[in-house]
Amino acid sequence: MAKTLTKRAENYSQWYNDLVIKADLAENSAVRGSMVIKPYGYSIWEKMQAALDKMFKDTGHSNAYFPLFIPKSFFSREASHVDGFAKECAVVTHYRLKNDEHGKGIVVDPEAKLEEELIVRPTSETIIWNTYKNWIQSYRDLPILVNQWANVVRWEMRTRLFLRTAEFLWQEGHTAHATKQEALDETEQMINVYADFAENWMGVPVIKGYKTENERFAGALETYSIEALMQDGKALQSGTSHFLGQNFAKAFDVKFTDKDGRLDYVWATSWGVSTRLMGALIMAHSDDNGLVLPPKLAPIQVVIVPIYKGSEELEAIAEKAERIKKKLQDKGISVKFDDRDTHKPGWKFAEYELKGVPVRIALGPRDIENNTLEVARRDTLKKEIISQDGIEEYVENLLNDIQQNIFNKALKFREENTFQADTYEEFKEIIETKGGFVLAHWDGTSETEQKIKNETKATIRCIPFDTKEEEGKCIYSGKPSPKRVLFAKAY
RNA sequence: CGGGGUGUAGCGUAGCCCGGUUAGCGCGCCUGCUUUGGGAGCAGGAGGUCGCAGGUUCGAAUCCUGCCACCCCGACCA
Repeated sequence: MAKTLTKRAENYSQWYNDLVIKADLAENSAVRGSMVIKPYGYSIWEKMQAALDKMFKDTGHSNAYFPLFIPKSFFSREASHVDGFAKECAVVTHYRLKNDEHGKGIVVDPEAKLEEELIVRPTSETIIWNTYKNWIQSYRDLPILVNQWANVVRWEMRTRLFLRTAEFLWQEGHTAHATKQEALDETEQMINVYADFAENWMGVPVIKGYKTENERFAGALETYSIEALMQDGKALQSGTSHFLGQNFAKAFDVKFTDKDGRLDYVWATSWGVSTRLMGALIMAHSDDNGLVLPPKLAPIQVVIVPIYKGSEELEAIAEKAERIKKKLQDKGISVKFDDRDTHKPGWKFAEYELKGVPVRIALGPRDIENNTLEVARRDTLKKEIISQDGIEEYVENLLNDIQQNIFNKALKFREENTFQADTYEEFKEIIETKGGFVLAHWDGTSETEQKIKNETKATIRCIPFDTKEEEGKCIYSGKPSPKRVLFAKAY
């Protein structure tokens, strides 16, 4: 492990790769850019899944599952959708292997060529809308509010651990509605769910807004996103919710009869978040000692480390530790008592800091004598000696405090790294030297957006929902602009 | 697909230019003793197709040819 862990996000993979989450990049080129998430890392994902899943159910959605393979022909139905994904699809062409006649191992059996190639889903709109066609005839069949937890594959030319892996885990919601307004409301509701999750569970403040035409999802009329700022000053798109209009309904011929007996196409939305959120979590909060996890998503919220010489000392400490563990568990807190004798206390302290465990309790002979405990919090690294009496209330409050503090810290960072630029010179200066979010006027054209991107690498992350109307001039073209938009360099 | 770079033990690397002991070192691993309130110390030990295949040579990790893989930069992108 590198002795010096830097805050630069590019370096994060070097340590979580080895020590925390272990995303083993396979050596074989065929699975290049895939990831192996070790159990500890996966349990963070499971915590995220559980919280999100409940939020989806609370807003009336149900889970379902659709096939991994999509017939190639489905893809050509929606023109802009195929444009968006065609270049990054894995394709299945054969269904059988055989022993090579010349004894050179296993080869693809040329006899077993598929009549129609199958695409490994990069997203499921096409296969789901092909299915919805059979589910929808009347307004009584609507709305359909379905979510799917699945893996998808996008054959990116360049991958980056957690942020852009070739295969990733995600959820994708696909809803069908009788009216445009209802679909728009759903799109907005789900971006709000994502923002709520990011801020209140992950402790990551986000900005909600509209995507520009350039940055919109392939096939969407409107894309809303939540944008988070990482500690290195780059933005990360952390979740998206799309209003698909009637595009997919038309492409897959999904019509329904409304209350007045008229035939119309169904209105659609789709929305998703992925294991990219784990990248966001890591990059937003980690420090030089490793991960910093918000208590609500920490697989282990409290770890108890015994300090002892000899087995009889351990026995007394273990008994006390187990009692404290029980008390904390009764409060619904997840606790690990690490009584391994294969590692020393100092080693364990460092390990749990690396893993981001929010609270550590050290228990040694001194504490047995004085009825005390040493409690250390991960977010500030501060230690305190406190009484064993009332430990459960103390820890419960501490966990809430840490959850809040992590969010506040990230919010403060974002505020200190959000700037306004009124001239292009000023804009370039900020983007090049400081990074962060830059609010600036823009003339609303794709040409200008593209030119700014080419010249500075900064893109319009979103047009925030809540910025105030403000007459101004585009920093690039000087043309009039009604409000500021959010620029940043992004992952 | 273009431009650069790198492949030596589980991980990280030295050696390569200028060919010549048994391929060296750190971390990790194993054994023993001493340690245990912030990643322990000492002693001993195990672990190598030097990316692959050819070639040059008395002799190749080192030179030559071909291939393969990976990394970085660009285009692309959640």
